[in-house]
Amino acid sequence: MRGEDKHDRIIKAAIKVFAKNGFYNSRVSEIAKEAQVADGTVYLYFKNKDDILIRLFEEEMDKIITNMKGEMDNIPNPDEKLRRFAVVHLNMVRENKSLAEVIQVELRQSSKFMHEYKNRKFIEYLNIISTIVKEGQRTGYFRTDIMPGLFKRSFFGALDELSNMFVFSTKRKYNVEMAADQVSSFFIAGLLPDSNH
Amino acid sequence: MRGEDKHDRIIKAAIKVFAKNGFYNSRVSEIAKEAQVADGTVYLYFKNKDDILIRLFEEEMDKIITNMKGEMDNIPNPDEKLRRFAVVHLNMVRENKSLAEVIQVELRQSSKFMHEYKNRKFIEYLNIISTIVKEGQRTGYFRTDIMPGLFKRSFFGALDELSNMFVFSTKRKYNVEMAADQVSSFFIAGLLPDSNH
Amino acid sequence: MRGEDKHDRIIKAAIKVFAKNGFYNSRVSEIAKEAQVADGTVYLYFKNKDDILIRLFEEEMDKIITNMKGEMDNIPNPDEKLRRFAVVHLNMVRENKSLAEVIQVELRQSSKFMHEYKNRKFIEYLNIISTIVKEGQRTGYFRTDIMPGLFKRSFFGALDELSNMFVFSTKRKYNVEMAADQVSSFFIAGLLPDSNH
Amino acid sequence: MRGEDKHDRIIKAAIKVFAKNGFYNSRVSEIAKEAQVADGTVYLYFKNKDDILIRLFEEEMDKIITNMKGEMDNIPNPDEKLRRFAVVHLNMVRENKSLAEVIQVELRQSSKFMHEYKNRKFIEYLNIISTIVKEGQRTGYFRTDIMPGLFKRSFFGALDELSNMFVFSTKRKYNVEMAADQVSSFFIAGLLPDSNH
DNA sequence: GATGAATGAGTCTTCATTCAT
DNA sequence: GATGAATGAAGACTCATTCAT
Repeated sequence: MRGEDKHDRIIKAAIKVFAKNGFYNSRVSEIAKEAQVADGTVYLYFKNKDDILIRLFEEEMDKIITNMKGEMDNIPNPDEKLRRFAVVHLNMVRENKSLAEVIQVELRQSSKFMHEYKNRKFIEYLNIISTIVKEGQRTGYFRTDIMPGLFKRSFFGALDELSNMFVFSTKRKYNVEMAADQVSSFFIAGLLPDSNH
Repeated sequence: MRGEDKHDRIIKAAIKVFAKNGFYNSRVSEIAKEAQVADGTVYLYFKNKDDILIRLFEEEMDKIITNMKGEMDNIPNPDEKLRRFAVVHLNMVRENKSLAEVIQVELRQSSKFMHEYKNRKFIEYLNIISTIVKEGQRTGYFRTDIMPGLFKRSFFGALDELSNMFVFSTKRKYNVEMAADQVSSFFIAGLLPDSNH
Repeated sequence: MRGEDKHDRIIKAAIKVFAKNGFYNSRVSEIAKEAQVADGTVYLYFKNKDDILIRLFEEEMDKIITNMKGEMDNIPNPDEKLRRFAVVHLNMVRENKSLAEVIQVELRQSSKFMHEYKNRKFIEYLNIISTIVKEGQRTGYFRTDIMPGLFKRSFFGALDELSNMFVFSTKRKYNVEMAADQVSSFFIAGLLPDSNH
Repeated sequence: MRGEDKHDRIIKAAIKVFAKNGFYNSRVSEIAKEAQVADGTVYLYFKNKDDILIRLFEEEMDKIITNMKGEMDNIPNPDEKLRRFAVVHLNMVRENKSLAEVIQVELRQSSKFMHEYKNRKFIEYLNIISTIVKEGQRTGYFRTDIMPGLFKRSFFGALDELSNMFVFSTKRKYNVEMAADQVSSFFIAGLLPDSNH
């Protein structure tokens, strides 16, 4: 830990502290303490408290997007890709609860200064979904009357709300694999051409 | 406006102010000004700033739940109920953008005092969905291998994420009716017994 | 209680409330509640919060002074008068703890606005003591090199500090009669011409 | 002044400000200004406004007690010790009017937080007196029917009330030496075995 | 680069006082 | 006279940020 880059130490500390207290109830001094640096040192690496949240989000989202795109690469069928997306997304949330909590909760809240930042990376992540749908539509695999822009939101929203369950609820009623399977089933059924609806 | 109950004036003002600035960037004095009462008057009706948010949420959710339950009463088919739920939910968001923003954004913050409050009313709202699903399963209308607890989260999550689009995005790419129709189609397809998945 | 004069009800309530919380930690509304009148009613009888304390002091001191002077009237010897003063003072404190606490504690504290008010009545009370001393000196009973102005302060101070013991300490180590006897003995010994010092 | 420890600067400033306005009419910001530090700096050294008063009292009383004990050390006779106690006490008051006023006036207020603090140090100071009396009684110098616990209160009370005169009254009718001499004479006369009473 | 003591702007909340009824 | 809802001025305290070392 000590030898690590101070920038990374602070980001890691911020994830922990923000997840525990929320952005507005977190103190820069607590992050500094958690990162084992002086209060002033935080300001050598970050412009201000907001900047910690923004850069935290951007850097972590980059990793997440890169990882998710890599996962998609080796899967041929678009329906399998969607199933895989769901599994990977929910597992990621389960394995990085603090980060997930910060991204889900804090970033929604800090609407004012977040709007622009949130969108760029967030939409890039969402577009992984719409790209799969468009690909499926192009190859005749999926119905073409489904609007990819609505689909990506709905699909992500469903996963995101399930994430909440995994992040906040203490009881473990559903396992991740099963949840991912059910939710992608709903959506794939809606995408396939011969489903009756 | 003047003749209105001060309690209601303050709640209305808080919705407006919280939606504009977020809870933590809102000043009690600004709420008071917007409600045309003195700062101290706020504290005759609410215990403190947190209490404004809590009571705002509880009271508005009560209205929303009552309204939604009323809407469901006259619809016989469970699939029609789900479609209607989607339409009513998205219309409500569109027509009460500020309230929607406060509920969506501020109430995600995980501060201690919110958790319990959020849950009670929020889960009551979610359970309107699972009740529909269970009813459909009981009457043989819906597949019985779908877990209502997962379904309600997924369905709500999809609607909630679409709401974000309507609340935050300025451009109006999709209309509410169409969005409600598409998203409920996905889920209904997943619920019907003879869909291939 | 109800039929009583509201002025008196408020004074009585103030004694109770000030004794419990201190002047600055007492609320006018609490006094009003204790007196079973509306908040605004207090201001029909008193100019403001300070005025309650001032008038409380003046009126109660008047009673105390009248009572003490009456007690002195029938006692021929100055040394007996001093002994009696001590007994009556300490008994009064014991029987009116709340009032004693307010006069001792709060009136010392509120120096700023109290100074002038305090003095008039307080000095009148002190002068009962110096009058006794002067009388004793005039009749050759007491030494004439004792300064009555110093004596009254010392004698009162000793009684006052003993009062603290009775007001604040819960344990009852000394009884009032004995304490009054000892303290007046000290001072009378000092006053008598043939004490060796 | 500037080079001094900030803690000490704040204590000194608080003595001045509290003496001038009383505790409840003093502003933390005024203390800060007087101490030439920022408002927030006060809170680096003291928990809150109450804490300033408590620590002020404890630290100054420590000095006073140490000083008084030192004064007593070189005096052989108990009656001389009492005389010296009176002189030193009254001189201390005269030379540190502000501190004396704060200790006398503010610490009488019976607020909850004060009680325990007041007692510990205050009783230690009082016990210097009773220790002298007990010593005099043990060596046969003083009468043994005098209760040291009552004596210390009476003696201190007399001095304390005289202090008030010196602190509050502007006119200088009596000088300190004479006052100390008279008041200790009263009490010593009461203590000596062959005084007639 | 690193530190952490110092800063002071900013806000929630209280409560004495008023005044329309 | 009596009420008590409403007022709004005032202040303790916090904490993001700076800067001398």
